[in-house]
Amino acid sequence: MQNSFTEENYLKIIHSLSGREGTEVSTNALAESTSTRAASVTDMLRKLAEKGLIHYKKYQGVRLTDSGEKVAIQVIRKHRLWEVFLVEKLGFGWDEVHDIAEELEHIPSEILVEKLDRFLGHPKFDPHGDPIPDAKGNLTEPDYTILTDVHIGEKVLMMGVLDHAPSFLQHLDRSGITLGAVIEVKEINEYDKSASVQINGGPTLFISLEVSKNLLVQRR
Amino acid sequence: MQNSFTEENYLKIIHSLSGREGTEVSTNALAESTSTRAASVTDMLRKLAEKGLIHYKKYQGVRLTDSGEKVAIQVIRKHRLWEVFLVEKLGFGWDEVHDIAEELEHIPSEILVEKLDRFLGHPKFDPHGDPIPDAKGNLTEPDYTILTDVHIGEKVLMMGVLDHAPSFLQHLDRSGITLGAVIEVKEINEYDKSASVQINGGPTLFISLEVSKNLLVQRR
DNA sequence: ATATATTTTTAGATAAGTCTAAATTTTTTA
DNA sequence: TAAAAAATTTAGACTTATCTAAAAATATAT
Ligand SMILES: [Mn+2]
Ligand SMILES: [Mn+2]
Ligand SMILES: [Mn+2]
Ligand SMILES: [Mn+2]
Repeated sequence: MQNSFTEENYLKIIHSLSGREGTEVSTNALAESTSTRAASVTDMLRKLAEKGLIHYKKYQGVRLTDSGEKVAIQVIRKHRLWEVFLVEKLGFGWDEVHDIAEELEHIPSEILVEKLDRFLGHPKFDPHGDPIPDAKGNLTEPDYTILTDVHIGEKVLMMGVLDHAPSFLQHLDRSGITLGAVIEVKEINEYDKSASVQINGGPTLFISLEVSKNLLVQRR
Repeated sequence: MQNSFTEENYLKIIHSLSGREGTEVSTNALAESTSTRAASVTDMLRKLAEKGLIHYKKYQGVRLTDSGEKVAIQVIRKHRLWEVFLVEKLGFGWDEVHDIAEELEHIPSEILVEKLDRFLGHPKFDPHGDPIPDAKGNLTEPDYTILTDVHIGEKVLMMGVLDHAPSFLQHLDRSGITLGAVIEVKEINEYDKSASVQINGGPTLFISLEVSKNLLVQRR
């Protein structure tokens, strides 16, 4: 039996909310993320448990089963590959592709994904710096640092974002902060944790804590 | 308001069944084509009429309105562009792409279609020789000849197929009959209308009436 | 022209995914 | 540890797209 769009979206969200350690996800958290009501989530959880995709005990929160994890990762793989296609081949901006990929990720067909992957040259990361699971379902999250943890004087590489909202990505575009940019922290203001950073050895700019909190970087 | 997958499929099928002259389509014909029951079709027709997408009077069959025609043609445009993508860029065979395109055609986003069209170089025909409507919704059906109407001695160009079934397309592959091939009719058997044809000035082969009936060609 | 056959529509159900309101369970606080 | 608050589940309802069975309309045949 096939999984519906809705079921796939739930699995993907459970995967994302339960994080690296696979901790329990609450009904309310899912209601929030899926923009539905808690009662609707409960109904869906019963169904997913029925299908063996999640571990679910009433009032105890949920975790993915191995089978559910597999489905979630395949959906994530498709989402990220399509995003690469949209940006690299069709010329979309990284701020424009999320919603379209949200639909494309549900197109069934193993062969399609594999051919797309080959066509794109087996990319390892999507346009937002997120890792793309391989065909076997191996997904290794690189351990990046959040910019707020970087000290004055350090030079780091911009590797990804935590917030994927178009408005945030457009803000980064306007600031010249793109994937691969070299960021040197020049100054951190004690009062509001805003910072002065130099981008690619060029212009220096102020960024708020809100921005720093959402930038993933790598020390070199 | 958006149209659902189901609504789009109905509109596309009505377009196809009502042909060039836009003749009325019967409930039963739609039930057949959509693999549903007549009662379900009636329900959907009421809804489509409600939305102003079809002209519908009880017991009288249906036609697309201008608005419905526009939607149908956009879906057809997307279907055929995605088929070009799958064959030209991903390396699928022409016999493998229909079902996948049947899903991709419902992905919403004007911009996506236009960028895809540009990426593909504004193709005029899909892998089966069917014309691709332009961005404004202009769809001109070229008037091809069916191979059964070609006389002995004539040399024609293979331009398209009427049957899109994978089994038929695979049969053509095995026979070396591809789009653009030159077909010379050498002999027609009176008894069963089977024919001997020479492909690209090379091998001669026998084809049944069943095959001839589904080949669209152009006189030169 | 009337009876018969075919086509189409209506009536009443079902499953998926959602909702609100009420009941229940768990957690927190005093 | 008992009361209050928060989280979760249940009950009952709605919408979409489908179904079967029965009724109504149209077409065909004697
Ligand atoms: Mn999605
Ligand atoms: Mn992404
Ligand atoms: Mn379709
Ligand atoms: Mn086609």
